Amino acid sequence: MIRPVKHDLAALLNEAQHEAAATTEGPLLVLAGAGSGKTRVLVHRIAHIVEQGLAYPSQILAVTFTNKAAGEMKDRLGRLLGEDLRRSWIGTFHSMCGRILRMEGHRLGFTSSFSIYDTDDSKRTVRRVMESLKLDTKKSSGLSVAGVMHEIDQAKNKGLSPKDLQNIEVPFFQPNSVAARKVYPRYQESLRRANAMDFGDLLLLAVELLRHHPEVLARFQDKFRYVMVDEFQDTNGIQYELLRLLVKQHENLAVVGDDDQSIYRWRGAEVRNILDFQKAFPRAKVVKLERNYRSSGNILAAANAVIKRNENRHPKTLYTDAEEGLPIGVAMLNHGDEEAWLVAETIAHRIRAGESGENFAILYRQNAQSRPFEQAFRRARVPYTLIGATSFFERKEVKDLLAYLRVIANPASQEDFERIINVPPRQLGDKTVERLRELADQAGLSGTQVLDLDDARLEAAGLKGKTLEKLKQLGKLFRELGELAATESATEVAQEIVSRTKYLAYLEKEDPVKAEDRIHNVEELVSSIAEHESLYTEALDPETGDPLTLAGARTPLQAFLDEAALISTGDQKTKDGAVSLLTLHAAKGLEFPVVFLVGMEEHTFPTRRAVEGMDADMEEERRLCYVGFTRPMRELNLSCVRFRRVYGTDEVRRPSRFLGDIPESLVTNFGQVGAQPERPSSSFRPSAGAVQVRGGDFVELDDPSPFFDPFTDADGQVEPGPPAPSESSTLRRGARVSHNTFGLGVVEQVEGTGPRAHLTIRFPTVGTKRVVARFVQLADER
DNA sequence: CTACGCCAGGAGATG
DNA sequence: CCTGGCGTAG
Repeated sequence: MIRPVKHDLAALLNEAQHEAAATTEGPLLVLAGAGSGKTRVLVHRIAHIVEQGLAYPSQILAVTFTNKAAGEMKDRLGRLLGEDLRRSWIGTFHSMCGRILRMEGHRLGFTSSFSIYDTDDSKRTVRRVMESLKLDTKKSSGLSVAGVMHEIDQAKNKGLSPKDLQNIEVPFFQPNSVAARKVYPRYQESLRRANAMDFGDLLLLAVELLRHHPEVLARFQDKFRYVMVDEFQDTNGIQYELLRLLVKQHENLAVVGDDDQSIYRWRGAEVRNILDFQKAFPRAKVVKLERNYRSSGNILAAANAVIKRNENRHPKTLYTDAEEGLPIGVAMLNHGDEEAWLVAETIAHRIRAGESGENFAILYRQNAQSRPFEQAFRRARVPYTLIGATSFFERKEVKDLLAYLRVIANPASQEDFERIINVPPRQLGDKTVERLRELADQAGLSGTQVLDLDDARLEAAGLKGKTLEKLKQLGKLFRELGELAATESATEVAQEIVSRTKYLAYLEKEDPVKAEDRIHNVEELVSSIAEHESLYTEALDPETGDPLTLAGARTPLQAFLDEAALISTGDQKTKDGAVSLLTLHAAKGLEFPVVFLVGMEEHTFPTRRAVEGMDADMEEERRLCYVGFTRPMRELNLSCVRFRRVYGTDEVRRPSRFLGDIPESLVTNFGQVGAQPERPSSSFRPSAGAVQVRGGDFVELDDPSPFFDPFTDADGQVEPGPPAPSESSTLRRGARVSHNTFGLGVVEQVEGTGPRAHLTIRFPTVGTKRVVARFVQLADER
């Protein structure tokens, strides 16, 4: 095999990085501060191992936090080594476990086409179990489906089986914990019968497999000569257990992480895994990477100032040789809408001045905080992408179609069957579903499989007449689609589903306003299946015909479904030229030239639950703040408001304690709304300091800005755009109107009156939209 | 069986 | 403010 000349580790890495990359044997703990080049170390370490002839790429297991990170690592390594790494074991915990279970899950009674249930599917299964146990899922019993699901999930994160949970003391005053003990075993039975696993099972069952099948364990132990883990601070109990099993013999385990960036305790991550690593592996070598290559000096100083107030941490201080750079920008506004407006206008201005939108990121504590920013960006005509939130694969129309595909791939899946039995509507209601479910329970089958039973058994279960006929039709549909899937491509199957069910017509009928978007999404799904399929076929091993891709899937459809199930917010691409909007959690591992960290208020960030000492932990909030502060390269801007709308009503807010931790000398005002003086010409960093940080507290503005009026510009001028229509009565069906974003259109429907009325308008360019009247004006009036 | 409207509860982050 | 579950009318 031809390989490029070996690369010179020492020349490419700093001293500490080099040490980490060159230490190949035995346990290794790399404490890597934010921006200290840990990905670089991992890539070069693997390349080094391969080049030294210590192992083939296929003998190295590298676990990353997201699929995207895995993909990047494969790309960089592939270039370095000149090899195709699609078959390598670089991936997330979940994809790795999925792959092992696709290969060996038959030993646990699953077929290789088991389904992966998402949170929705899992919750529905829990709901049904709770109903069958006569547990009250509503009312104020303190019991909830989500709560019980969470308890089960946490048990799985700790590696506890249903039996283990029985033997554990559970607080009697926690109804969800008590219920979980009863629900967990039944829930597992349901999943097993559906040939399905939830996210937690992927890990739990992989461990069970390795524990109970020594020959399988030995094979993987032997195969993976070197194991490394990124973001180790966020691993949970079961993940750690899996690693320990795999490396038991050679102990070639290298973990990279930063205890200061541990932000997933709430989903079972154990910081102790990294804090006690040296206890578990006494001969572990420890390397600290403390030199930061990402951020300017001032930003780093602020980040250090915030994190050093935490007690439970490995003491360390990041340093940089970079310049001090810009001071930290701080702004205090009256209202959340005003904050959004200021940020949007600032960015709009800077884009006009030549900066690229993708240099900017808006970071917030909760997804719900994105709304005002979305509106403000639309108004300011700034392109943006929402990262996280409802992803493509969580949309109703996409999930419907996926459910059809999953039923075909795995007819045992009850949840997928119940999702689509009446979508599009085929006069099969709750009663029918219930009867089918009973029958399925008796026969130990799923709903789909029950459809193939002879008529007598169906009729005995009370399914007769027209209903029976419909069911037979549905059974026939599934059968035929299944046959099609055996010979034709996944793309054709998907297209056949859409046409046989008249799905597009159903979307049109169900919600004409949303139909256009939804149809577009369906088309996008089909074409993404097609794209995936061609990649998959391309990636077949030319000699054996074995799949080179994800999860050891045997068919392109399976490979696609796996990828769809295991996609994460971190995998979403940032759009060219668009500002990114994302939560602090989603921002982990990313960097941006300019960051706006918004909502810096007590009860927003830190979250109310931490301030009031409920189930959240202030040290973790602080680490989250540290993660946010260490994202920007050049510029960090913080903002807070006096009033924030929560559930539709305005609440008073005070500045976040984290603002007070920043040394005053590092801070400047980055903008205000009340006396917005000049639409700034070059740089939007007016120094007219109305906001100051003093001794950890805030000085109020001398001249508080007027309460934000969305139609008044900074200097009091009325926006040229959209004054509310003077007479709502003139806004009626057929009226020609103009909308800020969508242009000219014709009103098709009016709901309500006044500026807050909702109008359904058909625009020639973008189709039919439902908008609020105040963003619209009569076209003839101008 | 379906469509629709009311009301309660929610929003903490995720694979 | 939004969403989703539930009850009722047709």
